[in-house]
Amino acid sequence: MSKMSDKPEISNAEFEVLDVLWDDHPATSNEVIARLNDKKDWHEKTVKTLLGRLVKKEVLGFEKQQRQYLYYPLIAKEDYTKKETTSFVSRLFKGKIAPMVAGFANQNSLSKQDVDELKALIKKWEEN
Amino acid sequence: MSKMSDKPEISNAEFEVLDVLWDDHPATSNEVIARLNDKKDWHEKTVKTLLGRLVKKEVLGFEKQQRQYLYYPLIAKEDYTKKETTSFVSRLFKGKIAPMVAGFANQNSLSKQDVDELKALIKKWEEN
DNA sequence: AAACATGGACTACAAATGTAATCAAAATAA
DNA sequence: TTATTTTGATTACATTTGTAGTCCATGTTT
Repeated sequence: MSKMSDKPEISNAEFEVLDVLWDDHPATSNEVIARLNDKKDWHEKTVKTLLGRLVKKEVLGFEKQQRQYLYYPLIAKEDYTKKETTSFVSRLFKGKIAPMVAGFANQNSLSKQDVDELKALIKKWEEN
Repeated sequence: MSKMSDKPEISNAEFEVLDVLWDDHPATSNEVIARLNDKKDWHEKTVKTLLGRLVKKEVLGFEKQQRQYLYYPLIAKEDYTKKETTSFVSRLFKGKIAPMVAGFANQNSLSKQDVDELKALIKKWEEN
């Protein structure tokens, strides 16, 4: 009974690195470091460690470009976010989406556009 | 410049313990252990460690009942979930709620009741 | 060619986390 | 009252995570 690719645990710091690669890939470590520089104040070595860990976890792949590596995600952001969302809603809201939306709207204010987008979603679901 | 109660980091295991106390409190460690037994396969000592860590983090309080402690949450589940939701949506969906709902619905199927609840929410927002 | 710079691999190390075991004081049982 | 049990406090220990530093081979500069 093999464990059917159990979800790789991606830490918070690792996520930041993965996220810039989702934005645009492939990219060398230096490109990743440069793009992270805007948001995070991490040492170059730190980012390289995180890239290495993500490769080991099989979250990133790479191909050699002469001496450098070109990194790219092995999992789609869509897939990742869907699974994370499902487990988040399950843990905190017993799997019910409406209470989570209610809580969010209570904490943050929704723009008219947000509301319109939700209405559009509902409409789509209803017309099967 | 005090740090205005920086969000206590609650680990996954700790969350499970906290969650049974949100369900019903106050409770002795043994009650917590018993109720957790349904879902988790944790050693009694493990649960006690987690209770202790939550107390140290000021997430739980307790009052002595003779020799035992009666534990209770110091933070409301509502508050916790709202903050977690906000940071979750912010990290994974750039703060936009609709894409998260869309992804969730794509992964799970919504019941008519879920949809109705969402519609009710929207209606409430619209009528100011 | 010699010296230097650069990039990934490997090593480091403290704090957090998961998961208990041991200790000591108090309550209970024999 | 003495032995035993129970409960929280303290200690343990491997793994993960955050955050780099060091090594070594290769590429680049004089």
